[in-house]
Amino acid sequence: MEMDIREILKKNQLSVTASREKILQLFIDHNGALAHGDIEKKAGEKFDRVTVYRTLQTFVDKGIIHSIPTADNSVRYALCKDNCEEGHHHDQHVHFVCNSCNNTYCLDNVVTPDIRLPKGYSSKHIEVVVEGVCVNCK
Amino acid sequence: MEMDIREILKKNQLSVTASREKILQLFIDHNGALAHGDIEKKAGEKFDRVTVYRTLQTFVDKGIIHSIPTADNSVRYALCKDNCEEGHHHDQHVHFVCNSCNNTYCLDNVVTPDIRLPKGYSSKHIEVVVEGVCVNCK
DNA sequence: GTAACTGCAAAATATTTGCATCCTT
DNA sequence: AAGGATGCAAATATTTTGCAGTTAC
Repeated sequence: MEMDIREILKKNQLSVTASREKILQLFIDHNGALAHGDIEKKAGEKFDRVTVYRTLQTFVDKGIIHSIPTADNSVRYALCKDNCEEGHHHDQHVHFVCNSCNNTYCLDNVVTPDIRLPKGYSSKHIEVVVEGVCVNCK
Repeated sequence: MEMDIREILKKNQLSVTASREKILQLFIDHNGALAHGDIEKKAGEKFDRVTVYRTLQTFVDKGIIHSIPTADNSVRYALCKDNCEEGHHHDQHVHFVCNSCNNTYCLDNVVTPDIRLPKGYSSKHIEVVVEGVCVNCK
């Protein structure tokens, strides 16, 4: 899998560094979304907090990960699968937050529905976050 | 309108104070969502920052306002119209963020769609945020 | 070798808590 | 009068910035 990670970084014109490899690995290993704090912990106290901030920002800029809106104001990030596979940004899937295990998942197979807006409004992007109980907690 | 504001506060078993009246008035006057910082500014430097935090928290607890999830990690709040009118919490409307004027609106007439989830997932609440250009900016 | 990345320190910003005082009921 | 709300100070937490040293290419 290490090959893939380097590939992803190179494809996005990023130099391959230890922190980027490890943080990206965390996202690939973890089937769900990660908050900044999760990464600091999971990485085993290895990275400077600033490096994590900057790496996440870089990944978002390049479209490797995307941020997920949450009502409680915690920012979480998840892999952009489409991007990783095809190199351009699509993010038309539903996000799911489990009230039991508190994980956030990207439901890549659930496409965001069309929304009929009032006259005069035009839509560029639709974000859907479903809250409930996930398959592992039911 | 002042009567209404006092009514809302009393209905929620909150004592009527100057800051609560003014902050609630801001929400009623402003047809959109407000962030903590907006309130500090709009109120004309009148309230202690801590009071604003506590007032917002109180209003959320009572269901007078609700927080709106945003991807950029800014917390915004808007009136819960259903609550104000009927005293119980419904929040099944779509939120709209304008990329031009940067306002956030509650589209009270646009109901959140049903989402077909994968087997094993159950839904308790659905949040939809549409991003685009609003009727005032088109 | 050069440009880019990291880590430390520190600044700037945001949020929470304790407590004495003041206001609402 | 009593309980709750406010405002100030200060403690925490979060995020950003500058810069010198290090690493990738």
